[in-house]
Amino acid sequence: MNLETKYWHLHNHQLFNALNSAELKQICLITNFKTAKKGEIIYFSHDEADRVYTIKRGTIKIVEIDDKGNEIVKDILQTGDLFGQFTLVNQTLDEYAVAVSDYVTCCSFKLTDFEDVIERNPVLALRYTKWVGFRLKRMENRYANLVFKDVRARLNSFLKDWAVKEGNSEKNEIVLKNYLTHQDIASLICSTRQTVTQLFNELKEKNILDYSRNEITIKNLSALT
Amino acid sequence: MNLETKYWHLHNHQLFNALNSAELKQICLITNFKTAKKGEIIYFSHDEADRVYTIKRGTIKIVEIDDKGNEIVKDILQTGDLFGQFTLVNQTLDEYAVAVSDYVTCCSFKLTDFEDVIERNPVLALRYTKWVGFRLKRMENRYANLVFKDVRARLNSFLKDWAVKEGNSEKNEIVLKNYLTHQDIASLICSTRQTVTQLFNELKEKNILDYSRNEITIKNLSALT
DNA sequence: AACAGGATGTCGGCTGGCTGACTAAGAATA
DNA sequence: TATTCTTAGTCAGCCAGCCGACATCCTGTT
Repeated sequence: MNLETKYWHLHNHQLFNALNSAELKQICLITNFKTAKKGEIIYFSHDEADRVYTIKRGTIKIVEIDDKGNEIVKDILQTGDLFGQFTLVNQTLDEYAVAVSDYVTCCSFKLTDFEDVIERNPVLALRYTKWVGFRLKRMENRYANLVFKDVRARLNSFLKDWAVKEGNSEKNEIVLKNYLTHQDIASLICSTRQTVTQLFNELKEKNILDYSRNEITIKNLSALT
Repeated sequence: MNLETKYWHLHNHQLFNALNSAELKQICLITNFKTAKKGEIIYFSHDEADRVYTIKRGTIKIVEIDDKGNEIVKDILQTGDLFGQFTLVNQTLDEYAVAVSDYVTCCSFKLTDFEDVIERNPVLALRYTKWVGFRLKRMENRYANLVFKDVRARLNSFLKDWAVKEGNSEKNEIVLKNYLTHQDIASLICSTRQTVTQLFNELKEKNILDYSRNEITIKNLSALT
């Protein structure tokens, strides 16, 4: 892969498009690529505690494991998102990243290299800080959701967010390409597979949505209060 | 209040001690002071969506309110901590800050001024980013706690953290000056007053701790696994 | 000392949603 | 086309911990 290919990808990145050509090149030089097929593990916090990843193409899920080996899906991330040690803090939870779309391409920087680049580019620094701040806000929201809402409400708001983020409108319906199992969704909204299945069927009966293994069609978005 | 007094405070701050005298002075000029007694509200996200606060002295709690008016204590913060719009992101949750120690002194910056300072000080920028990253990690931890652990375990780990952070060892015991009600604690660990009271009494019976209205004495820290 | 308002203590009833267990239906491998 | 694996569907049983209700205890105030 030549430099131009990398260049293009970062050039259009929400964070890195602040940089001029020379600066972009500097980043490119420290970039490291990786690809994965669906289901493959891209990253293990345990092994690679010193890298920041950015997603060039595809969708991944971040899974966290606690001491007793329980797992939760912590996040679903897509093109442009960062993961790994992006907080620049050296304490690492036990987590890993799995490709959930067919093909995923990521590139990564060493933490120290990345910090150098940030330190030399105040505009990037500020943007980056805001970006981390945004992730914090998102996490705070999820926390508040978990505290204030019951499972039904959490599923509804999850579906709503998903629809807004990447739904393709067809007629009055919103179609979502579904790469998540009920198990995944359950884990994201912090519930169980059975409960999610049950609620999905309830929504189907109420004619609010339809779903198959690989597509979810939302017929009545506003009913998902 | 003269400049020297402000200067000293920031000079010893975990974040701002990176700056040289001239830079510190710049920050001081944009600083704005505020004091509050126990129970007084220091900050309302609704009114002051454009300021970052730092705690000069004392302890505060951050309370979040959802659409239905439910409240949770989101955080307890102390000297040196930041609150308000510290994520630099303009979306604001409904939250407010209340003094819980007898006297609290805070100072604040306008968001835009603060951003200017950051942009001109790459070292500060990087530190600040890490600091926000650290807050994110902390939030992620709380989330994981809520998902993986039951109320008892959450209370135990809350007490343990508290003890480690600000316990005064006396003999084999750790004494905590308690400025929180059972209600506050319940809200922090995401439970109810009654349950917290019950668990506290359980711990007392097991001789793991003792408590009164304004002091908690932990007799057996290792039992709070 | 009396009072008020908040913080604790205690208890029984109730329920959201988890658990386990088993079946059915798609997808993938061969 | 048979076999195997993963995902989805369904249901009865169960329980942590929430909820309401009320009693009691502190602490600061008058």
